[in-house]
Amino acid sequence: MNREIPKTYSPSEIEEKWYKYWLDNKLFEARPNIEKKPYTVVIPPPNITGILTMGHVLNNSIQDVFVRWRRMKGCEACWVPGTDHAGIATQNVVEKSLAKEGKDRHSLGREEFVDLVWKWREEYGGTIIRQLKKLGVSCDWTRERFTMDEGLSHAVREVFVRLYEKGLIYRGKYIVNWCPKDHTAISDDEVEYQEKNGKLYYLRYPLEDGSGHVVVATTRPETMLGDVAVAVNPSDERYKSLVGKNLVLPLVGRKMKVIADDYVDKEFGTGAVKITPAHDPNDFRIAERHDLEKVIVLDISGKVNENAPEKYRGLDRFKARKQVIEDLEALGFVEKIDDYKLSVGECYRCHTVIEPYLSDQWFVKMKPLAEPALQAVRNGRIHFYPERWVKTYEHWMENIRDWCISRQLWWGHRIPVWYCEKCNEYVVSTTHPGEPCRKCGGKVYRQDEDVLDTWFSSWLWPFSVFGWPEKTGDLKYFYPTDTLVTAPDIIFFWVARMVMSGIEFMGDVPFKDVYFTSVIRDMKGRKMSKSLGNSPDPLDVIAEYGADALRFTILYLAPLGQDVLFESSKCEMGRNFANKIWNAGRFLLMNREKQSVSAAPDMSVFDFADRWIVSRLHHTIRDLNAALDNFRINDAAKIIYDFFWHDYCDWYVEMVKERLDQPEGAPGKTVEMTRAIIISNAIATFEAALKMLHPFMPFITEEMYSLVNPARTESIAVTEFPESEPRFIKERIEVEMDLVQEAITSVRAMRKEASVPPGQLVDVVVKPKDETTLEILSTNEAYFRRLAKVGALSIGYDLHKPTTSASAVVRGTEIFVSLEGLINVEAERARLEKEIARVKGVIAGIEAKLKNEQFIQRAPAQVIEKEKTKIESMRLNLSKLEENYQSIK
RNA sequence: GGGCGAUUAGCUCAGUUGGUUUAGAGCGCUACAUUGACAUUGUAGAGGUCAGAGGUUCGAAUCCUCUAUCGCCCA
Repeated sequence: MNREIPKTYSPSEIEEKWYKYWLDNKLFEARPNIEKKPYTVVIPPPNITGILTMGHVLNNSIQDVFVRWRRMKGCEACWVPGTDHAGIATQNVVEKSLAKEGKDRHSLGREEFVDLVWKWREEYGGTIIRQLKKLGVSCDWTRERFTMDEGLSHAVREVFVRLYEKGLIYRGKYIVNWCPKDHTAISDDEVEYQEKNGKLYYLRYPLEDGSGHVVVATTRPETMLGDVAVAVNPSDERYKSLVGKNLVLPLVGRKMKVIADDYVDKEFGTGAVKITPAHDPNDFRIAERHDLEKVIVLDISGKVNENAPEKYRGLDRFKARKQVIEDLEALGFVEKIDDYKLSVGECYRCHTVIEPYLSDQWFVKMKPLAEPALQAVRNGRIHFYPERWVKTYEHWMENIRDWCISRQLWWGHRIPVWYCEKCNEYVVSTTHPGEPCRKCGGKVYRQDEDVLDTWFSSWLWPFSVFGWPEKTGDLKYFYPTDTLVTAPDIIFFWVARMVMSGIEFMGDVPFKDVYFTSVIRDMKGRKMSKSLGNSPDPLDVIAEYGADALRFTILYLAPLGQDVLFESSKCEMGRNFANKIWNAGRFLLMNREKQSVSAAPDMSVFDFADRWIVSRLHHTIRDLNAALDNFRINDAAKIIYDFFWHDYCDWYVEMVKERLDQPEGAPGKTVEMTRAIIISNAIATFEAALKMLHPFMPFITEEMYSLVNPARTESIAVTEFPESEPRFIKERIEVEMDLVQEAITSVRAMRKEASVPPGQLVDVVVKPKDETTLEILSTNEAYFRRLAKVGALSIGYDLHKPTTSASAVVRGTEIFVSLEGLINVEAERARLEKEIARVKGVIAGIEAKLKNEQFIQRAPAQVIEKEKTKIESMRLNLSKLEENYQSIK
């Protein structure tokens, strides 16, 4: 059967087969188990409207590495998946499809619309989850949650009520960031600022008494329709005499006062500021201080409303801007218009320009929640990787502003506040108030029309997924979670708020370590985005290269804290690696098949190569664990890649080939038995390497593991992760192997330099530096001959350089390649000259150091000793090189 | 305006606390090799004054300062 193993690895059927197997066998399901340590991860819930992006691929591959690694290390690993209801985004999607039928949500009514959204969610909301499974992630799908599930909704209501009762939630009329397209308020953090070229308009506001005018500067002249005052700085000499005087607002005719307020910047514009309290947050604050009227002149769509003169009503704010300027100019009220760079706030969802807008909203008082959350990171209960994000976190926490949590949407958690129809008194309660109004005894209530910010449910995710506010066993066992893996752009939206809610409601931090992922960009360094069309579809990439290849490549490319430039062709790296593993396995299986007997691994027939590869293996396990412990995922990927490809395939497998060709068995064993053991030993290391690699490339490792273990009873996913045993790590053997490898490489290089045909054997003479070298090279003679394609090999102190030969010095040992009839004298001379120059350079460098008295005095003795040893061996090399150079002629 | 990060081979990036011979990898490039795991391969090789300037140090890609370019966050 093994002969049927194809030469190239084809991932698609294999991936499907094993994912099904894992789920059927419930390998990823976690339940509280006091025998084991829990390891918990909650997925950053993707939006139900979303499709899988490269960002998700990176993020979830990283989580899967941690989760699979911990599972194999004996933890009860629990990875909770789920999705987020994404208020604005989802409502937008459904409204758009309604619009195609010529309908809108208002014609349907709230209840019907919300039903429709639920239906939409049933049908399309699981897309990203299905896509995620293609990646091979080991989530416990029985625990899949949705932020609008009944349980999670209950948590949301509970939190609202608790915060309200604690005085941390309040309602009020404030300026919020209003999106005229989505018809909702959004939080400060949801506004994105863009630098834009705009204009600064200087407008003349005449004094009522006809004695002149005041010039104000503004970037949004249409808001003048809602002006109620002009403010100047009280210390501004230019305007002192005007304070208290009346102005007449052009176009509108409203009389308004010149007021004095410290907020006004004397340097900006003319030093006089028009005040529009209903449409600017700073003006609002000034209006509060001076008890000014607040005139709202725009409607929820950003069109001028009935509070403005008739002429402008119904005009969109930007059309109104044009019209207002045109009219003011005609009347001579425009002093000048300058070009001006300004930063414009846009809605992070739809990129509509945000309108500061006065409206009734609910807010969370953040300061009291921020304090302990700040401490948790400062005192190390939570670690950030990379650590520098701590600064960003601190800055935000220290300057925290209250959180506007109400949204004028229909899709979301309805605010748990009930108003008495009769007297408008309100009750905050998780359920409909059963009792009559405490103020008027009225019995009819209506619930607040608004819903809560989506993040108001996401911030509870680490405990709401485990059943909070119920005191469940899951919650007790799995909370706090261990590692959060997320993109840095939601550090405020999500990470910071989870820390606050965790401490507030659970009395403990929600996670211990936060891994901030890289940002995936295209090869030009641009962020991947739908509109640029520069984001490869991960499903296409998986179809072309395989999920393992994609996972491995992205993990290999994404260093902690650095952006990653990606294009799908980079996945060739991962694909080639998968193919390499496939073929290494293929080699082992084919050779096992060839043997007439079977045998278990047996250390008694270990030779130098076995001891070396086992040492390298345990070395690698140690390094890999250390890298993962330190959240250095791409280091970990490199470590396993180098071991597998270079140590195992390039050297060890080649040595195994030589041993399988040996005509004699080990002492007391038949040749057949010896060969079977050699293969078994090679397979044992291969298996350990597969286990190490499994968290990165789950599919191919499972497949290979099953092929080398036909009688297997368990998945590699639940085998024990290899332990690094110090007794197997032998530095001495590794150094000795380095010498063998260098000797082989030097012969290969000399052959190449002399253009010896690859298949032709050459005779080699070795003059070892010392007894150890002699022994090492003798022990490994067979390997040396095979891997360097050597015919006659002589090793000894008293040997002479063959008359026509190339030479090299490896750590003081001279190696001569006999090139009778082959040598290119000029090439050999040039090669040696180059090497001599290099070694001379090194010697000169060290000499300079050793001559430097400061160095001798101040450098540690160790370092000096090292340099002395180094120069000694370099001088030895040099003398031999020169001698050989002289003898070329 | 404030903060953070980046700048190392043609390209994309490693380089942990300053001292493994004169800086590594992948891709690309050059040459050679296809009956025995693998051309999604092997072997060998070319290629870098570590953005620039100054400083600290016996010693700097690594620490400090400034400059330049690019990116991100906040105001």
